[in-house]
Parts: sequence; C-alpha cells; structure tokens
Amino acid sequence: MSTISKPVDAEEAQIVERIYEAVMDQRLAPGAKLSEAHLCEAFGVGRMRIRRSLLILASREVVELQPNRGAYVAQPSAEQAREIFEARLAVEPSLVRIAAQRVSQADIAVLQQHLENESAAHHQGNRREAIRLSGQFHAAVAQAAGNSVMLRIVKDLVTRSSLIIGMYGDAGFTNCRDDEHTAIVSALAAGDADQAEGLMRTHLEHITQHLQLERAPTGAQDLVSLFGAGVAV
Amino acid sequence: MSTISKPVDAEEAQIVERIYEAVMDQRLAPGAKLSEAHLCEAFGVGRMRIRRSLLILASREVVELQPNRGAYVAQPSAEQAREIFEARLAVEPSLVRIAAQRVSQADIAVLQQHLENESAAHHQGNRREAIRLSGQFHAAVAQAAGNSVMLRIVKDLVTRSSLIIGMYGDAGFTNCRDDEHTAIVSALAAGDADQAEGLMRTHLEHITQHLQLERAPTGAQDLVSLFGAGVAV
DNA sequence: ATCATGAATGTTGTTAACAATCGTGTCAAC
DNA sequence: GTTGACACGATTGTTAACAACATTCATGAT
Repeated sequence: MSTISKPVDAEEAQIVERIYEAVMDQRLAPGAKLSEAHLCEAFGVGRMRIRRSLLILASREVVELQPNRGAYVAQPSAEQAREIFEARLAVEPSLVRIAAQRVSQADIAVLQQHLENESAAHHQGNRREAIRLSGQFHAAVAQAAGNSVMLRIVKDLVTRSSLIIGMYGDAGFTNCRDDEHTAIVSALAAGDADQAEGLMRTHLEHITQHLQLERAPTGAQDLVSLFGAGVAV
Repeated sequence: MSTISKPVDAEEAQIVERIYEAVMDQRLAPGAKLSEAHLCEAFGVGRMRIRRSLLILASREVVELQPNRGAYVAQPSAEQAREIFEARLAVEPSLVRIAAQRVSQADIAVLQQHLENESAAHHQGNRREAIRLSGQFHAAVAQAAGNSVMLRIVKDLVTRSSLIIGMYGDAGFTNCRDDEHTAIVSALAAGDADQAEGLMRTHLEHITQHLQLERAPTGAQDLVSLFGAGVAV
C-alpha cells in the first residue's frame, strides 16, 4: 500500500476515501451539506484541497455540486437506484467468477478474516461497523479477483448503494446478510465458479428486494433538487 | 452562458467530453502532454477551468497528473490493459443481454444508423471517424440498454481501450470489425439475448487477441492545432 | 570532448483577496 | 396574520499575484 509512487496527491485521495467511508457506513446521510469551511476545519487543510476533493466526489456522483449553493451528499433518484443495482447485477456475478478462478489461499484467508470481523460487529451490535464491513466485502471480492479497474467500479457502486439503502431501504436493517457472504466465500474457497456466481446474483437480488423505490425518499431535502431541474431561466 | 443553467458547469463538461473524443479517435496519443497554457488557449477559457477538467480526467484515469510536471494522456500499463479488457468482458456481454430485453424499435434504428455511418467512414477511408464511431458503438449499446450508470462505465473503458490499442495494437487497424457490430445489432433486433451476449463476448475477445502487450509509448504533439479556435458555447 | 554545475526560463502549485450569489431576518404594507 | 420587498450575513466562485519546482541551456573544469 505504501511502497509505490502516488498516482495523484495522496492527501486529497485520503480525504476522498474518508468521505467515501463516511457515506458507506451512513455517518453522512443523503442530502447532507458538505460545507467547505467545515471540511477545511475537519481535515485541517486549505480550501483548495477540499474543493478538489469535492470535485472528484462529484465526478463519481457521490456528492452533488449545486452552483453557488455548495456540495451535498448525493440523493440517488429511484431511476438511478434501479440503474445502479442493475449495474451491480451485471458486474459482480462476473466478478466472483473471475475471483473463483484466480483466488490464492492468502485471498481466501483475507476474506474469511473479513467474515469474522463482520460477524463480530454484528454480535457486538456495532451497526455502523457492520454496515461498513458489509459493503467492503464486495470490494474485497474485487480485490481477490485481482482487477483494480473493477475494484474501483464496484467501490463506487457499493458506496452509492449505501446511499440508496439509506433512502429506500427498510429502516434498521443492514444491507447485506452476512450468511450469504459466508456462502460466497465457501464457494470461492472450493473454486466453484458457477456456484459463486449464482450466490452473488441471488445475494444482490435479495438486497434489491428489500428496497422500496416507489416511496418518497426520507429525510430533509430541498425541493429545488426535486423539481428544479430543467427550467432554470 | 446566456441561455440556461445546467447541473454542473456545462462548459467544463464540454471540455472533458472533447478531450475524451480526441483520445477516442486517437488524435491525442498516449503520453501526449496537456499543458495548461495551451489548453487555455485552445478552449479560450481560464486556467481554473482547465485545472478542474484535468482533475476530472485524472480521476477517470484518462490522463495522468504528475506533480509539478503537468498532465499527460495516460499510458496504460500492460497490466492495466489486461484489467480493462477483463472488465469489458465482464460488463459488456451482460449489457447487451439487458439491451436485448429492453430495446425499442427506435433504439434499433439508431444503432442501424450508427452501423451505416461506420460503414460509410470505412469506405471513405476516414480512419479517424471510423475509429471514433467504432468506439462509440459500444456506448450506443449501453444507451440502448437504458442504463446511464453502465453507459458511463463503458464510455470510460472504451476510451481507455483506445489508448491501449494505440499503444499495443496492430498498427493501421481499427479496434473493431464493423461486421461484428452488424451481427450484434441483428441479434438485438431479433431479441435474441443469448446470441447477442455471445457475439459481444467473441467480439471483445477478438479485439484482445489483436493486442501485443509489450511495446513502447509515443511522442508529443501540438494542442492548438487540434482543438483550434471556435469552441462552440 | 564529456560531464558537472548553475543561472535562466517556463510551468505548475498555492495562497489570498475580491466579486457574485444565495439564504435569512427584519420591516412595512395589505 | 400573511405577504412582499429589502438589506444583511454567509458561503461559494473567480481572479490575480506569488512561490515552488522542473527543465533547459550555457559555462567551465577535468
């Protein structure tokens, strides 16, 4: 992690990463305002770094940049939610298939450690950690598949999924059932690509089924983002 | 600047888009330097806009930002090339399957028009246009599938594929054989999801087979003559 | 002749001040 | 009591100047 050269500025990549994690474990709710001044103080950096970080986050559609109004955590629409989970259903089953053909014993060990952490967080009632690990599991699979391009894609999709679950999900439930994660790791350990792919598909379908995309999004949100698009004179 | 306002700054999104296209049809070679001053002149815009555009492009890994050295068009490594085409093989077959289940007659018409344009560019010997359309075909499929999230993913992958083909591809050949495109559209028109998926898979495999993943990067070039004057506002 | 050194130049990165815009609170009018 | 206008405060967007860094070219010594 620390040896090779840094692609971009490491510092702001860290800021982006931390906001990602805050969104993933729902410390940052959809629609939350991300004030530049507050972020400057929180991270102890200049305004420019924050500005650049917010731009990156906006280009990944994790935050929305409203001109002259500021940055807000994204509020995916029902249509976007549908597209995101459709994308996950298109990507992740293929991904576990690749992982099944390529995982090493070390990767399996990492995944099993991950499962234990998930389980521990569950039993300790640490909901935030459980949600975070639950989402990161999918990223861990991508890492096991040895494909950093797909890793980034999955990371983005999972993060936005967290927003979707926060808006349309059954309140009080985690996004993933960890026993399904366990089954996927077992299939990977056995090298059974077909089973792993099938399990991942049903797992994602289960998550989708627990969404109520037709209901009005929760939380305080401004009406401008609801109706405003299009007719700005 | 006078008519309407858009979600993000429309102007810089346009800059990003134009650089994307320049990369796609290989007017911008891998490794080409993107000087801020030159881009400012080429697009007739302030340094800040250019800076933001370059940051977005860097976050998509289409350009590489070297600290204190400037921005360069990305030079995907052999490993990255492998990952990118593996990702395409994981995403696009699933994508055409979705498209096959959802395309309307209008979508088919758009795709067929696209095929004709490709064919025309080929027969006219317009290599640049042929390459550009060839890449955009895959984006058009994503659009037919009605999933903007996957559309963006595919667009990024196709753009970077253009860089890969420029670096490791058989010189003087386009990246896609248009007859394979034709077959895919036929399968889509027939609503045959299985066939469409299979055709896309073999199509991508063909592209991959025409790569020689051990080669050297290319030189630099002039920006002003590329983008020139007359940036439509 | 080759290599090392160092100023000169150009490019990028950062900072700070300024301008523009939006939200809010107050106040008067109906 | 509600509505509209207006001014104030706060936040964002932009610009310009400055600082840091890299590259290049010239100079001189081995």
